[in-house]
Amino acid sequence: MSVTIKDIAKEANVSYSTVSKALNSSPLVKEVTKQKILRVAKEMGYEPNLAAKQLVRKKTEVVGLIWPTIERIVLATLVTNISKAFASTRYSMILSVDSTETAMESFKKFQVDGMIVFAESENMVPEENIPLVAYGVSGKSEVTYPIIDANHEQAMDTAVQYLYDLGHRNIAYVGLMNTDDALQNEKVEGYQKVIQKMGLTELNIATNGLDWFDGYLAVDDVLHLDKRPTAIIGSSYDISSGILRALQEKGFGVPDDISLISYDNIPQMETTEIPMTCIGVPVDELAEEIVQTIIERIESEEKNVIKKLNPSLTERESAGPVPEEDVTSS
Amino acid sequence: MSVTIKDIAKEANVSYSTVSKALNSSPLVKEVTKQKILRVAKEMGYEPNLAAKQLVRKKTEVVGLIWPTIERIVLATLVTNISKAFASTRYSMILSVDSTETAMESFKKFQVDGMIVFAESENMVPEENIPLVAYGVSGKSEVTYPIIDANHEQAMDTAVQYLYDLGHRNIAYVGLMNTDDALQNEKVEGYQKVIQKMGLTELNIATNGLDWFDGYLAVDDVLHLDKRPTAIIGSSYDISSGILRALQEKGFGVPDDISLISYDNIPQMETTEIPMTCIGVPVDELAEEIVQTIIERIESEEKNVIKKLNPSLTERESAGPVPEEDVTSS
DNA sequence: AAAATTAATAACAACGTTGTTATTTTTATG
DNA sequence: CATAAAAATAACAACGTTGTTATTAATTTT
Repeated sequence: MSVTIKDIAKEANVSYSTVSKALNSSPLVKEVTKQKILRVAKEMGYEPNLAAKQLVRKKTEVVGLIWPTIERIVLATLVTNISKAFASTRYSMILSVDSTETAMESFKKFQVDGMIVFAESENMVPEENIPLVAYGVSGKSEVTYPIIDANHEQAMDTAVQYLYDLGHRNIAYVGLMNTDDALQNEKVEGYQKVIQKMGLTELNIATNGLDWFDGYLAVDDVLHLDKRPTAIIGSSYDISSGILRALQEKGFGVPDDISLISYDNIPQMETTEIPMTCIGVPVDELAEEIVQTIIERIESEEKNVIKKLNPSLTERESAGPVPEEDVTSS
Repeated sequence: MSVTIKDIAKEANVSYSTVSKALNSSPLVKEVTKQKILRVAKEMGYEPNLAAKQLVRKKTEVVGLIWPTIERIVLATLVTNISKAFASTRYSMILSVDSTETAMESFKKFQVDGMIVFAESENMVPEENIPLVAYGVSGKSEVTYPIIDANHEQAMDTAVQYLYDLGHRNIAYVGLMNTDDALQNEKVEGYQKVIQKMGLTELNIATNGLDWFDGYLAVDDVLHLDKRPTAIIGSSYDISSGILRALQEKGFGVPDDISLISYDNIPQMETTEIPMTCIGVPVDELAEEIVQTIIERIESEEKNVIKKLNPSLTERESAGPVPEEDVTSS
């Protein structure tokens, strides 16, 4: 029983096609009648019928986000940010937590205008005719859709350089290694590349997983290293939080004794025990770029670019100059 | 350019209304023509147009799930399970991570048939005319929608009884206390009630939060208790995992020295360091109940019941008989 | 002030379904 | 074997929009 443009038309003494034009701000309708129609529409509590609109326009202005792995906090934050980013566009976003395949199928039914996928799900087959962008690793290059990726190598470069400038020479990396997780690999390799380039020594500490506790445990290994590092790069928010806690418990001041930089640039870094200096593409930028890209892809026949976003370093309190004693001893 | 029922009609030499009926298995169409139509439809790759269907039927067969706080793993698991539960119905589910208000508005635009809300968001105003069910605490009773809740008191009762039967007399509870989180409060109060009823001593250990680390830290307090407990009830998956780790690190065997039962009945309990005995409504049951309820609410004019689900105890390895020395010393 | 031009509005056919009513075909009945 | 009854199919009007074409009203132009 909801109010339709025909109801408005009757009330405002115009034809319903005029109402339609007025509601869409067509230049074909006189300003004064438009205003009247708008007023009546508001008074009657008009809500456009999406299904009808969709039926004739063949557009939904909805994009689907597929997020099959509800787990890591970074992704959760990214999802929230993407959702926020859509708010300022004329598109809406819906979310699915099904497998990529199932989700794509149901999004196709809904006739979404586009899809966003977290490319954790390898070798997925994009739905014919529905624009898609992926966020993730741009490894295998022969893709038919845009990929948004972070420049992990540059991130490591920036982080190490930053620590180097603070006087650090023994810089460890704590994270998952020798896995088939392409993202983690890019991080480690980025770290190793920079360290070599700068003539420093690699201090690789492999964790068992990506959780808080894996970082917490890794600190033991860090402290048993021949060269005790003066700085640590933690490979993710969770890992770094664990590292931070363990360091505190073992009586190391951060950053007075040991500096810590975390990968991932999310707001939560502000509220750890000691606000963490971090490196990575800020989530809000990332989110913005993702929604821009899918919208471009929907509205124009955009090419299939791989966009590498530049990370930035956010200075907080967990990283500082190398302590005096270490300067002399090294 | 997708294929419509009219295309099928032409191909199969019938009228399009017959096609419609055939596709909906109407008894009004002869079996053989129905089969032919179905075959042709399949051959042509027919996909029904949801918008058109929705326009005439005024139903979307979609329910929206509002999940404004992407954080706790239990909720994430619940969401996944709800999504799975919908798979075996004719309804689809879409998810929003916006604020309850925003999400409701956009779901209203999509004309979902129903909504599911996690009642973290207090005093929300349900959308007129759209069925809604909430999962959460049934505290204030004057609601106009069904609430699915777990019987927390009975959960504690079962857990304590189970430990009692194993010989435990000193049973501690570790969790958030004195907060305005109604759910947490129900848990503590449940615990305290049972303990009193059974003539045991309350051993309340308050944590600072609900994270892994809060459980980890709480173990210190547990061990400094006058009466060292032989069993602990952890208030959530994260808390209990932290407790488990801390106990191990401090050299306590689980369950040989100390037994542990965790609140929350999710599959992840199976894969902790030591598979955890846990208490709570199994997530899959919970999910099933939630989707049943919303569907009932959509399809019939159901009353606004508050459903309290019965928890069950899943026996694993973290809880066992009280150790010998404690039996004598108590 | 009539004709030509432009501006404003109205009419109406889509869009792809469903559901109701009208028509045709088949089967049963006397 | 006509005729009534039942079964199967076809026709067509919704549903609430948009966009195109037709009509009317208001301006210019001469």
